[in-house]
Amino acid sequence: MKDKRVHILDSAEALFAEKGFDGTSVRDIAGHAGVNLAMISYYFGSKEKLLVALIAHRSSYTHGILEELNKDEKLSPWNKIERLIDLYVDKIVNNYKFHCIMTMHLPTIQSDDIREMITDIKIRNFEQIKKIINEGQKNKVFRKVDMELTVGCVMGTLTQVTLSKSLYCRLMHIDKNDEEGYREKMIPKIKAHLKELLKAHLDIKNQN
Amino acid sequence: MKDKRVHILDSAEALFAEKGFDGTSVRDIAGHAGVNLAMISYYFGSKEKLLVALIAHRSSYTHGILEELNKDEKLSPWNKIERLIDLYVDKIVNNYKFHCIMTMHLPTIQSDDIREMITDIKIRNFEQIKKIINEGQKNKVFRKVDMELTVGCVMGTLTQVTLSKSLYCRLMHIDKNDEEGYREKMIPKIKAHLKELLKAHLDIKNQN
DNA sequence: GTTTAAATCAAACAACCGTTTAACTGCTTT
DNA sequence: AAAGCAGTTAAACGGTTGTTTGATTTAAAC
Repeated sequence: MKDKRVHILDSAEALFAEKGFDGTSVRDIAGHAGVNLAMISYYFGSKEKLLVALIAHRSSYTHGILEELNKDEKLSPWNKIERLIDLYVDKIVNNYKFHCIMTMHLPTIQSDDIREMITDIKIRNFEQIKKIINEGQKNKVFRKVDMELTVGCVMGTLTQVTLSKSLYCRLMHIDKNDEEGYREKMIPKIKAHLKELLKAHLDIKNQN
Repeated sequence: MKDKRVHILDSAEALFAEKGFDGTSVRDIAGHAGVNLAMISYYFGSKEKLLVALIAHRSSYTHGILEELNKDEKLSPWNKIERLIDLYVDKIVNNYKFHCIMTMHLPTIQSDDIREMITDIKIRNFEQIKKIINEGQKNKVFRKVDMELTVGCVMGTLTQVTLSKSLYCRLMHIDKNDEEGYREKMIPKIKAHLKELLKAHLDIKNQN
């Protein structure tokens, strides 16, 4: 069975997101995935390499989406911002467990390799968004803003909702255990909010 | 010596922020604080109770600041927003290690007591900010916005910068090991950005 | 100077950690 | 039928974990 690897990765993702990397034992993962303890070393080599495999596995999905968006010459900067938010919110809310791991572990993780890997992924995404805003500024439709913090604000809002899922479910009266309902209600809310926010923030007409 | 307790708390804070709760051993903390291993159990009872003591210790500082701000009747909603951002950014950037622990551990921590404690603190802060925005809306100077996500955006931006300190230092060309320089450059940047952002986002004249 | 209690310490505790071992399965290839 | 091999297993490995013990020091109270 080839999908036993995937099964282990899914279990690891759920447990890392819930209890953290150090808070999750290999025995936890094996038990959750219903495989023998030794299989994890057998398939992945070590717990740390399992995390690397998980990051590679999940990152490969979205790789290239942003690049495509940026190459589309027909879209105006405003359209690109809208598309960008749609893509990003979908991606992160649908994979919030993975996003949780990624943001929790950049400061925590000891391995230089993994930290660099995560940083590289974040910077790559960052550069793509920067391009869109730069284009809008060149076309005189976006005003001058603090680039790093504008991106940080979008990312941060998503991270905030993701990392404190149960808190935001409580605040917004969503059942946190109803995955389907969470996505249905949360995704359009966040999309609408971020679009409004950036529309007001970036519009050259709102120059202070 | 009474301040040996404080010394342990400081060491625990630094190590928890850097390596996470589960990634830090009691021996690490004892070594860093220069005290005997057994002193931690002696003073705090257990590692988990040490974390609770740390949260209580640091939370007591800022408790009440928001309440005072809200009671000040002379300030307009816009002034309150500005004051709020000043207070918040100072508080969080100056205590970024603690903020790091607080955000990292809400999803991770297993103990129901601690999770409830953190959630309560967050919700209390949340309610205070909500009050300010509500007042501005009643006075017809703020437009209607998604309350939860507007607050989440402010918190999230700060969390983003805090949790990915080294990434944002790299992006903004700040030496991440120079604490003084980090604060001097980062604090005004974040304050200015958040004020601009909220000004555009909340202003009733920018109704879409 | 004796008493009493708090503070400190090295050592030991059992439990758990990530990883490895070596035996054993089922299945394909010769 | 024998050989080979990936998949699977229970058991064991050495090391680390959080916590406790019991002896020893310190310092204040009488």
